[in-house]
Amino acid sequence: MVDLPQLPDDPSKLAREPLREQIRQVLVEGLLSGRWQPGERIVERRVATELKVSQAPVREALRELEGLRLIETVPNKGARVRAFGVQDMAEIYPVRAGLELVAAQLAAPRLAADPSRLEREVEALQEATARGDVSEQIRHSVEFHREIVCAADNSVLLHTWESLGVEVWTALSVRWLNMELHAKAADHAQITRAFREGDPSVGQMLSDHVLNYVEAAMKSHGVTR
Amino acid sequence: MVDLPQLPDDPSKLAREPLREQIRQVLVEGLLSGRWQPGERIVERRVATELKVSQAPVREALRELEGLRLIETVPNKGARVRAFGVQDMAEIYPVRAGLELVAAQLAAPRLAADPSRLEREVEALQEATARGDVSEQIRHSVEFHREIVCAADNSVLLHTWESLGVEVWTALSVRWLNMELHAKAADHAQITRAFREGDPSVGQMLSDHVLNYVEAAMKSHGVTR
DNA sequence: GTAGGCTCATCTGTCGGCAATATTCACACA
DNA sequence: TGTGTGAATATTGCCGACAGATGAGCCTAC
Repeated sequence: MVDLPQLPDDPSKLAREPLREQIRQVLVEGLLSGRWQPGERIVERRVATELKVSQAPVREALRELEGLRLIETVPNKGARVRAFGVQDMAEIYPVRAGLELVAAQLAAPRLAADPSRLEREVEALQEATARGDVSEQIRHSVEFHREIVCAADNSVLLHTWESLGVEVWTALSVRWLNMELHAKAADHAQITRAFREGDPSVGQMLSDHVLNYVEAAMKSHGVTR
Repeated sequence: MVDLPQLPDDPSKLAREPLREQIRQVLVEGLLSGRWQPGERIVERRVATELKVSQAPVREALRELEGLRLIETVPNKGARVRAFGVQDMAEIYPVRAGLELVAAQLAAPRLAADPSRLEREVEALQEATARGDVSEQIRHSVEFHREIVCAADNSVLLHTWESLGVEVWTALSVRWLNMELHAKAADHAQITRAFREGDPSVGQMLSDHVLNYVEAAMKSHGVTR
């Protein structure tokens, strides 16, 4: 039994998150934690009962998850957890690489002038790696990339990049495919340096770095096709 | 007063489109036709009453439109038609260019082997241009690009590209910004030739072609910032 | 034994209503 | 005249219920 976070106890939060957001959060955590297995059906009304809410906000939350391709829905048949694997990575990462290549080009001037945010993330990632704190590694690794995309100052680019669900998929790939994030910290430092020095090949460097994630996943999991 | 397409008269269509799809279609057309002006509020219940449906499917349709960035929603305040302009084009097209660059690289072998679908679109575009049929020009112009993305055989790439709402935004840019699609047919023919001949620079060519749309929009509308 | 049809349980898609929230406007007050 | 206050209204967010679609199981005819 999963409960919604009890917000009523916290009247300080003036603008309470909409219910559907909380539900989406619960569902994502459920997927990450293996509460629902791949291929398993997610029944709207059952989730609703479980969370003591109505069907409507659950539906909306499910639609968002569909946008992230975490579930698949068939009209009149409902939603199932997607069975994802290396193949999904192989499809997602080239797209990410292409987007971040664009981002790097757009963001280069801004980041050359002020790479401090990147440096902060690199530092945090190194610390987390030293501590062996995996979830912090994921967080700062993703944040590093997000900083670059944000610095491109293109809301469509950011929106599109976000819609890939990078954080969730990274977590999934670590959990389900035993992907390792090992030596990524070094890459990040090198990329940051390239930005700082205005190296024109930084875009390609970043793109290659992203594609490397796939290689790592493929290698650690075995190429299944 | 706008009506939903009367499907009950057509029992041949076995799997009727979900209501929300029909509503989305009506809303998109309303936006394209100027039924709703930029900045104007879209009130869920008003639309619902008008289409003789309930609030629920309208909400879902609106969320999809939000994904296409055609409207903006603020929690507890509702949806407004986005006021879009050249600035939006300037943000969308670099992203599109980046995605299609990836698509071209992935699709190159397949399209070199069989460029017939591209050729068909080029032909249709030329015909439409000759006839001066603008909406057909838009359709085939967009289809040409979609064919390339499809040929990349990467569902995430296709999904991401689709989420940019290329067709709608192209139509909008023609309608609201008086963007011209003039000599695009020639570009398309050249790109097709490059694919057929396995020209390795086809990706860059396609990317430049897409970015050219922005140039055209900027020029025809005047740079507003 | 099996193909086709019927019944029934389950679940989605949709509905109309209610409570919570935002906005507007009138009005009192400084 | 400018400003805070509160009622009135408009609209979203959510709820509980129902109609129609889907799939499983059983039953019958061959």
